[in-house]
Amino acid sequence: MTDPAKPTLLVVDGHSLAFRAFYALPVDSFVTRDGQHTNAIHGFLSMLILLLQNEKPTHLAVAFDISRFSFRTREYAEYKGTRSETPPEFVGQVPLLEEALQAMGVQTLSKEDFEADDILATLATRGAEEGFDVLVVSGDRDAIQLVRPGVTLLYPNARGVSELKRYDRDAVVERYGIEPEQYPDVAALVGETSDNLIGIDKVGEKTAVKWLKQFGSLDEILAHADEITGVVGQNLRDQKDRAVRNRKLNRLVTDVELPVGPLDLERKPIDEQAVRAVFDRLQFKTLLERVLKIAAAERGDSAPSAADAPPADSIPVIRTLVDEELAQWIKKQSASGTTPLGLRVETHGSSVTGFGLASATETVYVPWAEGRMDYVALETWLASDAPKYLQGAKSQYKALHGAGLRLEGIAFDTTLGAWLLKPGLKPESLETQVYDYLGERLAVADPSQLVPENEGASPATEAWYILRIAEYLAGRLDAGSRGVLDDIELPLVPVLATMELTGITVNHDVLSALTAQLSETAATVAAAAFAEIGREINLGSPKQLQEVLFDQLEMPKTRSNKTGFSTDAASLADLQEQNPHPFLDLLLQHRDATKLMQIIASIDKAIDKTGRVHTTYEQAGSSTGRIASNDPNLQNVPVKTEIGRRIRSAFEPSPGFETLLTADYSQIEMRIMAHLSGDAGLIEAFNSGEDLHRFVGARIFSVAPADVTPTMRTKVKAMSYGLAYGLSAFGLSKQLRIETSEAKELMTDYFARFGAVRDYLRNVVEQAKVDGYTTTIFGRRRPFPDLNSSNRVLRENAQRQALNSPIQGSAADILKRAMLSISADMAGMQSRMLLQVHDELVFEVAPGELDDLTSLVRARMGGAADLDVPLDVQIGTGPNWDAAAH
DNA sequence: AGACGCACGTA
DNA sequence: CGTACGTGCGTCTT
Repeated sequence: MTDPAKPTLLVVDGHSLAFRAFYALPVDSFVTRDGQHTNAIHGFLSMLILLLQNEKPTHLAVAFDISRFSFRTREYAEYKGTRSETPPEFVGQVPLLEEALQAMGVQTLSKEDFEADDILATLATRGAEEGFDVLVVSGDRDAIQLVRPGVTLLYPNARGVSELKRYDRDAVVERYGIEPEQYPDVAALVGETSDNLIGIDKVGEKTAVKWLKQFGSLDEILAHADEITGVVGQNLRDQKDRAVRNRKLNRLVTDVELPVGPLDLERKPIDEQAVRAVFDRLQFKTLLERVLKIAAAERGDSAPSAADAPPADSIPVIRTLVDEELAQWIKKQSASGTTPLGLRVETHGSSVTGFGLASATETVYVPWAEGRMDYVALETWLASDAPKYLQGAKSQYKALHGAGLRLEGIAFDTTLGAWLLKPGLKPESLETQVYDYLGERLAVADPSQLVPENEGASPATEAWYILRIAEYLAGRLDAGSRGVLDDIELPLVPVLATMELTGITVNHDVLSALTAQLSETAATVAAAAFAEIGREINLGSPKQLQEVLFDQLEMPKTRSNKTGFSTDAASLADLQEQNPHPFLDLLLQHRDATKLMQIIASIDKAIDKTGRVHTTYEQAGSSTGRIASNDPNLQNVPVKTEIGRRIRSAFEPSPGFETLLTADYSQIEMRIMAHLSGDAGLIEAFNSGEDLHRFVGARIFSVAPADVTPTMRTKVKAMSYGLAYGLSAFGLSKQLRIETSEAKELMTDYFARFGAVRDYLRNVVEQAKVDGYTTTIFGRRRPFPDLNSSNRVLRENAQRQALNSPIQGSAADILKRAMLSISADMAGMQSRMLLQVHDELVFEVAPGELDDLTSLVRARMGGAADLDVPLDVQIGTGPNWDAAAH
């Protein structure tokens, strides 16, 4: 660390760090209500605040580039020429960032014709001369050359700006094997893609370092170029101009004329008024708190305001409790009423080794060993309704289950809470949540080390943080989202956990037989395909397929994608029409067979010793509220083709169970659309008992329901389903392979009869534009920052997502509600709920329970929502999943 | 090894 | 130029 006796000068490359932050943080998640992107500002400030806290610089400056042009581009026009246009979402953030820095009392610097790194180089050099401990923060590798006694480089790692690696001289030597001042020589030889500086061909870091060690410097290497043998030696001699040019360009200027020197950069006090104003405009709540905390500390008034949570350094001292002491502690907590405790289960492998418990003021660690029975108090508390706050409650529930412990009283889950606040984010680790929501660091053990040199945080500390994150999140959830959390998501945790633990029986022999048959088909078809084109290629390689189709067979070009032209099934079907060739059909057959084999393999390898497959449900994985399934994904088991359905026939009731039962909602999304739009025609369609598409078709084509032809029905069906996805006339015409004009006409006719549907869909988007989010029937929100984007693609994507979200999300809510009431009703039964597939549930039925289960499932699914149209539930039973379909 | 794009399975 | 997912492969890049 830095010498406390010396002043510390911190100089930061504003542009490169802000740019890194821009790409490290999701651009969609940081947008103000009026559409201003703030992710780069947020990431940069967050990093800077950490630096202020950790490094306590006495002097500070942030340097910016004025433009992408400098003396270097004048010397070499292609310098940084490979850089693509700066994204517009980034450009607007820089002035705001400078404003925020100003409010924080941070000096910003820039200089015409020079890059920010040159300013850094100048200040670092002078600072070191004047007796400062200098810290240089830059995302540009060229800054390595600045490292020397008194100058340390902080360089962001690949993960963005959240972690800075410290390079002093020893660290540079360790990482690169050379002295810091030799680094530019290495870079000159190797080249720097990001600056569009091409190096010597075939010379990488290894070779460059080897030469430098041998000859000492680039000049000496070039002087002795004749002594270097082989292709690289020749390349060096041929291309030495490149190295010379690169070296000239990557030398940082250390004597830029600046209006200030290091001594002028003394930290100024934070202007709290101004900081509040700027951060308010940027809608940075957490960052504001963190800055104000620093401001308070620097003023020397350490008393936290009453509303503040305890600061990071006041994590209560961890006590390890067992036996009587533990029982007393739990008793004391329970006596204080319904105050929730943070809970963290510690596991090693699959076994439970301890517990962390925390209240706002106390942290407790409880060691646990398998089979110990002296923890009655803890066991009782876990299984009681006493409120517990967890992170990732489902996996904790399962871990406890494995140790023979029951968990009840899940009153908050920070994973679910964070997801309901921002459903677009993937679940975060606890460490990330601590950092993102509290701005603090949680120690994490290095998983790559068998004996970690840095210890992870204690489960007790983790439990305390969980409590604080939960409070943070709870304070930000609106009433609707809180209702979804309390009434749907939290109660669903044990239901899903139990389904995962139960698993579904899969018949390995059925799968093996299928694989054998498919692999034979694949081989035969491949051989025939090779015969057609006169050579053997990898049929799974889109690249090789493109060569065959468009070069060798000279077929017309299909729609293009990033790697050339598409070879997907739709494109191949088009080709078959325009340019029939036996190869095309054989290729499709091969794709079919191999795809099915893959799916079978993923299921088969997941079968456990008891013959069951246990998927894992991702409860916080989708933006709309749906549940996802993985490892293996049991929500995409084939059903549409005959051979695909044979995979479903491998899913059977477990021994001791009578049959499988499937129950699904028919046309639930259309029904929700009818309800939400209040369209009289559509509501009548569902109440009439007539086939939906026939009813709608009759209205649109002005014929009797009996006279709706299959073609008409197909068109109407595609139109109806497309509605909820924001389908365009163009898309509809492509799907139905009809003229755009006909598709347009179909849409016009449709809306002439069902106008309220169109009005509703329009209104959803309009309202979302105003509110910034959409809401499901039950109050689940999804934010849409891009609805007002100036980027058309972004905006139109957001519009379609916005009109779909209440529909898909409400359907998800309804099935989840049904699962909860079904699960509650099944408490006394032996039958088990096994799978959820978005609008379908699969059960295995214990002997004698079929009638009861059927009627209860029908009643609970049918009654899961009170809509203006009935919820139709289809139920089927059979000896396997395929046979149980209807 | 890890990231990315393509292609394709489901609702 | 149709929403929401997960997986496996090929390919290019650490």
